[in-house]
Amino acid sequence: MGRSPCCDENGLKKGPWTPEEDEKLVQYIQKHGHGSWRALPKLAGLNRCGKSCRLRWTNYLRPDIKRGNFSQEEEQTILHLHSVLGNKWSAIASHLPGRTDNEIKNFWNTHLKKKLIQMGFDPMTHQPRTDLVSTLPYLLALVNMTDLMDPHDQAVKLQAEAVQMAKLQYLNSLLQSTTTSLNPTTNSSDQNGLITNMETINMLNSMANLKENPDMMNYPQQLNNNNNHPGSFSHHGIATQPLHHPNMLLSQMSSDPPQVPFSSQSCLNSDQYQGQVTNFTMISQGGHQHTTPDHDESSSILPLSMPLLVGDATSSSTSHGGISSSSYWPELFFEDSIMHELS
DNA sequence: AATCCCCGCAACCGCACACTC
DNA sequence: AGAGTGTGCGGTTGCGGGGAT
Repeated sequence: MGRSPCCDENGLKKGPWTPEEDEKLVQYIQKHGHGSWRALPKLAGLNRCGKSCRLRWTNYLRPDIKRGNFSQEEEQTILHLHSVLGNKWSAIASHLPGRTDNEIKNFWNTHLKKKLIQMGFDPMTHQPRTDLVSTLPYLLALVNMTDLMDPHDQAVKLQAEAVQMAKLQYLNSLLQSTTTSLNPTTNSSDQNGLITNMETINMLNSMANLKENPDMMNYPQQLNNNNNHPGSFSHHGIATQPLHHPNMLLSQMSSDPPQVPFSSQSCLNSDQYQGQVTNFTMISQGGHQHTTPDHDESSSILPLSMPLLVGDATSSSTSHGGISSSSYWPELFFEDSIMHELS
């Protein structure tokens, strides 16, 4: 069959619209309605194809278009609808008055998708990514953070726990993926070029330090004690919750400032921070998931999902003793090569 | 001040589907 | 039934602005 594109006809203008063209289009539609889009350009005195006119009208000139930044509520709506509908932009747009599918699509591609990826979520499935590459950025962020923090701060203690778990997780993954021996004299990169054997040794050393500081292992009991989620388990008295729980995801995505207290100065002053450690999904080497009542560091079970501390979306801005909205997101610590891999 | 680079967004493109003749 | 048309949708492109160097 085959059908020539509507804009193939010679002489039809393409590209950005001028104010004069906009004016013509608006005036014509206000007077006559759009009717047949194919016929409209001639009738309106425009040297454009009908398709171009329709797009210009629906995405830009329509009087009920809402312009400007997306609100947090809109952002949450998009996230939720996308998790249900996928890339059905027009369907999503129908739930957001004044927003066009094109606008939502652009917002998704330029903001929300990146946010999800950087948080370790698969933007298509809205589930945590369990591959090593996706979890590494968080590990690096956590390691960088706790190096700067007051070790007596409650939130920092929690963070330290997450870091140690993350280190262990990363080590396990690394040891699984690399075929090189742990020889500190070689200091060679692993197959991904992301870490050296010397770094591995350093990590092991820092974990040994943790065991020499049992104070770091005393955690508050007032944390979320809901252990009903599938896949949850208690670790050292800390109730856990799957990171991909929808409410948690939305909470993490929408809150500004972020719930993770990456501002070291703010954390030093914080005595009210209440957070929760997300779950450590235990995946055996055979790929089977486990709900583990307690974490056994010596077991062959590999923790492959990413631990994170998250706060309450609504109270985080006030309960951190003045945590600023310029708190750091983890990507500040990311290696370029990792970001390239993630994108 | 000039140039480069990145990012966001408007617009384009191709495809699919419904409908008409 | 099949060709042609109109419209909508989702993916992609490329321009322009702004920040970095």
